[in-house]
Amino acid sequence: MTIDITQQLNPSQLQVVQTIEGPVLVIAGAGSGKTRVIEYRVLHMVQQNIPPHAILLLTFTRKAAQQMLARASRNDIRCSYVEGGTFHSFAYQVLKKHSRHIGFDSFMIIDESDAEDAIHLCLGKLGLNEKSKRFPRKDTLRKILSMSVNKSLSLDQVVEKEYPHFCEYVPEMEKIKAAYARYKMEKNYFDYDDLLIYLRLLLTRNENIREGLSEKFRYIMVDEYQDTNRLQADITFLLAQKFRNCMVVGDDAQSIYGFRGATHENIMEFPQRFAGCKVFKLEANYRSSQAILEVANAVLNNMTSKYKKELFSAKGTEGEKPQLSFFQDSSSEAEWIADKMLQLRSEGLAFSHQAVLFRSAYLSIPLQLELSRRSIPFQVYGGMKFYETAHVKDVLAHLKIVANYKDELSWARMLQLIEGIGPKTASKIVDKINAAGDLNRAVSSVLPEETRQYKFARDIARLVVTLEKLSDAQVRTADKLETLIDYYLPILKNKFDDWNQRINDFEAIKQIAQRYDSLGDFLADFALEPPDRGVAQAQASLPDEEKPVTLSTIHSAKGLEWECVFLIGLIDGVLPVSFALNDDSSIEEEQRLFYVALTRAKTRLFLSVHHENTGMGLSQFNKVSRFLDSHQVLSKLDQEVRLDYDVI
DNA sequence: CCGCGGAGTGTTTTT
DNA sequence: CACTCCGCGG
Repeated sequence: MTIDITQQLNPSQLQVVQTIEGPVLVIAGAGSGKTRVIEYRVLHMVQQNIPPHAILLLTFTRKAAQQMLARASRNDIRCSYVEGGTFHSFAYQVLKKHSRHIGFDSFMIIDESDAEDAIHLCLGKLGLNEKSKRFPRKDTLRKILSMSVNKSLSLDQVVEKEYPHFCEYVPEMEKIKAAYARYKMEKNYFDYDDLLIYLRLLLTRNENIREGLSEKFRYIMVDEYQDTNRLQADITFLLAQKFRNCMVVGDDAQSIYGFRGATHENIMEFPQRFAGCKVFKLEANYRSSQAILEVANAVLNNMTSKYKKELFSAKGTEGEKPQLSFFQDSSSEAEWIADKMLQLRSEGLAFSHQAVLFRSAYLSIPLQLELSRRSIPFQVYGGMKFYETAHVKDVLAHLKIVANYKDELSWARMLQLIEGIGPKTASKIVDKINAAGDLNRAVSSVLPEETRQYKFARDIARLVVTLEKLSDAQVRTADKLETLIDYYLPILKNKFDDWNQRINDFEAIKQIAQRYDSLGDFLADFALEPPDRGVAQAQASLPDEEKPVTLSTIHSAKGLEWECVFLIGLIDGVLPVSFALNDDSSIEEEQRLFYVALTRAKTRLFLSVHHENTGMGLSQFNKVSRFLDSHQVLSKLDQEVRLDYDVI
């Protein structure tokens, strides 16, 4: 079955889809059908008999890749064999096969909090623990090290720019950096940054492997290119160098990951890196009504962005003017939104077509309370990932040991769950474990022998039995979890007052585990592909009318769209966030974030401000976001002052 | 050496 | 306001 793509696309979209050979840069404004273009380009390529496994689609989240490929597959099943994922997951796949060429027989991915633990450990070894009070904490240290990698800057430069108050500690940080690097190398730990670093290293050093991968992936596409960093651009270049069939898509006005080292210079420099590159611009907006686009354009005009552009609505609908409302506090804001949601639904707009967006996750809490109170189903994106909550990490630590008994961070974490074992005792036991030689000996002999004389020997015995069950290769991961959770339950109840809530997450983990045969892949994916709290899977099969409303950080809303969007907390210090206020480029990024939020809406858009901050003792009074403080923008909005707000 | 209670601190966004 | 760090009692 072939479908006529010329019927589905406008002329510029069609050009992009049909330009398969050679380097291509697509500047795709918000809502310009970028996803559609990628989807049809994949389809077109496959129908030109390019083997699907020769196509590599790199995206920002795996969800994005899956969605595009799933949609392309509806027209041609071969599209589902296209390789797709994030740079990090791609790096994992490649390194899993080839890491020995850069000196690692195997490796294990550690997440941010593991990395912080490791840094903490190095701090101890270096004797920097008793340093003065003003020494940066482990999470700050990790951020500094990571930023220097992702922005390709020296520690000196990062600290000077982002943490000037820590300038005097740069020499110590250099030592920590070296110690941390050595530690990771010793233990075969790769942090997120290492995945990219080592992939680039592999591609640079080993010509055969680079050639092999270039042969394999003759066609490369990168989505959200404005949010890639230097390393990712290098990787793209190395992979595509040979055949030069590389298309990148992005929008500099939507670059919102600068804090992670992303640089829109990648977009600007792409034509220089790939000489002869064709540049296409998609400016017709198929998503939003004209009234919404006018607000977005007004914001765009306030920016000093490099590619000037003006979105125009291809839908041709004028639509309702977006509304700006003021509330006394966040709970009256939440009440009003809940009312509005119910009203919209009674008018025929399903919950699943409505979303609330916010700058920071905590802003959604009053809303979550209100929605629960009214039994409005909702789903939360962004904020604390459930895989980085303490109880989930506790459980996973056990599995990580089974996958790799040398994982001493996990050993330490696991042992310290037992009452009476603190950092010292744990580290003593871990030393013995390290010498054991294999998992079986470590668990069945070393562990009981080393702890025989302590009063927690009984607890250790229980742990040993559990670990022995877990290491049975015949048992499926999902069943192992069953055993493990039985073991962990008493610890959970002891450790957390809210264990009742937390216990739900274990169901989610079990569900996710069902999808994996290999424990290693399960753990890697857990680190790399933030699974949503499990509900998403269950809801996928429901009809639209029964799906919940979405609450999302603006960052997590990237690439998504809804009929109706509520954007809350338009307060100076919230959006733009307070930390950004003294730096022009950060303010710009906040403004782009605002722009991204606005352009998620198709037909209805509600902006809101609450004036009073509850909590923190005395109430504080908020100022309206500076992004709204311009006639250009305000004139495009309908303003409504709520009666429950006392003007002072 | 562990664990608990109190004080103090920095506080966002995500792979 | 949540988490980390510090000092003290067991």
